[in-house]
Amino acid sequence: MDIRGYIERAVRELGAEVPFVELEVPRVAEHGDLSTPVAMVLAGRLRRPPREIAEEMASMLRAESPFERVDVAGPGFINFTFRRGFLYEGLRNLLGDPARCLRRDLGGGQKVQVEFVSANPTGPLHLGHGRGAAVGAALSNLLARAGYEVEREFYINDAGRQVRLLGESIFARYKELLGVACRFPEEGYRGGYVVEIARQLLGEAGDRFRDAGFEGEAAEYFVRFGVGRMLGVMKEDLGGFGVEFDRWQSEKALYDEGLVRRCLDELREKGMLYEREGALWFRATEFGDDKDRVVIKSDGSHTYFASDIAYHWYKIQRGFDELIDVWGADHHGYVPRIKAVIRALGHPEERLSVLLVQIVTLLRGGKPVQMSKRSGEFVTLREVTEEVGADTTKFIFLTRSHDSHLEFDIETAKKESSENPVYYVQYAYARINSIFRKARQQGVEPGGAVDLGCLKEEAEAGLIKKLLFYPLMFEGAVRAREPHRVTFYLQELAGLFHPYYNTHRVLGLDPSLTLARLALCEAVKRVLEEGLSILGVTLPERM
RNA sequence: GCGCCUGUAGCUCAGCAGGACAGAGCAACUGACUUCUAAUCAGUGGGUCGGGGGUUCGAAUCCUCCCAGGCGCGCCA
Repeated sequence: MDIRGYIERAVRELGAEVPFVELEVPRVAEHGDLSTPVAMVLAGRLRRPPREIAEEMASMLRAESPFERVDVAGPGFINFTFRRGFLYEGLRNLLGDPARCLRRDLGGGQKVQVEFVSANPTGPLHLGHGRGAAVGAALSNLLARAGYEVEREFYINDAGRQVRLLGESIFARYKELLGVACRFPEEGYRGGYVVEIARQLLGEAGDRFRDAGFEGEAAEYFVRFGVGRMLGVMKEDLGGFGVEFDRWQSEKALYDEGLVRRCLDELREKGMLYEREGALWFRATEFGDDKDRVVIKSDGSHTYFASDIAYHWYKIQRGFDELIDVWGADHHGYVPRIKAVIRALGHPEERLSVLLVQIVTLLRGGKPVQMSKRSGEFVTLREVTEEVGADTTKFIFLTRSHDSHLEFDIETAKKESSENPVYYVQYAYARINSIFRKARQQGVEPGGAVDLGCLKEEAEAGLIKKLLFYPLMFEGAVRAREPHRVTFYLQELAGLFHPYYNTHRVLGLDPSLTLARLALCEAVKRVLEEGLSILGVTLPERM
């Protein structure tokens, strides 16, 4: 359906132009199936009364085939009511080629990289990482269905102080296991997993580091071993959560392969670095940041920012048209400086967008769960996945806008499991499958020459319209980079299907009616599949 | 002190590029399982959209001030 096209044509015939024809599904049935306020937008531009414009457009649009009625109402809304035949045609198209009907090429093959999670490999993933994972993965899926070529990347902070501290913590535990006295590093990681890694290391390396200090080869070994293990754990946890990446970029590799050096050289040549007080600074203030930033400290070591500059430089070199960084909102202060980098490198800052995912407050039975990474007391993503389930957890994350603070109560998420929204949607899918199983048992073969005209019920028209409006939601979600809109749509669709299921039978009716209803069920199933797969939520054949 | 995010029903949250009478789920209360799965359905009640100004034909949405909560403001990562 291209209702928007008809309206745009009418706008052009008025000799006007509008950046975007807004379409909305009216809340009230009397306002038709679809509505546009475009005449009111045009009123200002054309200096004419909105209702007059609306009337003129309506009379043009009435000639178009999809519409049963085109009415002007209120201050200048144009309300459309579809012909049944238009709905049937749309349903038929949807069944004929679901992917073509449900996906839209909005990206035109542009290359987009979505970087998300990127947690320090110094401890297990916590629930906040899970939110980033759910959002990043869903956004990637969404864009991939919108004609973007998407790469999902995890950036590994395996250089610098934090991983060194991890190695040192493992080192201390290793010595303890060998019964050798060793001071535990002041800011070391005290979680039990560190002891576990030390035990594994002992199994592999034996006691050959018994008398070593934490330096040179020993330090390197402990760090590499620890990072390797932590990465393994994180990959496992993400796998258990149902999130996969296309690529893992090591920060250390950026140094080892000389990318940091080359990038800094380039900035230096452009005059964007300067020395002061023994350190090397980036002129961030010239690109909108409020302070200049150190890239090489006076002790000669690089800041985290140095490799981050190189990382983004490298991303752009790899040919991405757009970069999306999904960050925890606690890093928001970092946005201006990384945007400054993009501009300093000679690119429009829109090339990078940073999606800030707000903090998750973890509750158990209404009480906040204290978390501290240092002490090692925190609830991990793995624990929540096991206790609550990946589908429920993802669905909760994706039922909120990414920038809204989120309270996640483990008890509630579990307790409500039987009435959890995710099951509501999945159950609709399972019920449809059940119908098809039953149909096969009865020897009813779906498909073939179906007379969709048998679908005369209001509930059926409502369902078909909802299906045909999927692209409207989809385009909005892509444009706004908001996967949670998909979640809400799916709940609404399931909310139409369940009552329909309860009041209308599918099987055992007049054969042509049964076939038509099976076709409708098939279409609902396809859309549920499409939507849930964007969210990364599984599709149960039965429940 | 400065900056960013948030404030909508008892609770958790939507509200799509400013549009028509503000929505959903949960919780509460009434009802519906010999019929394709009751993880469902039908119904009832529930709101000064934090507050004040402003822009507009029209504001939960944009601007501004104030209040409340969260998060940031390192030669840490």
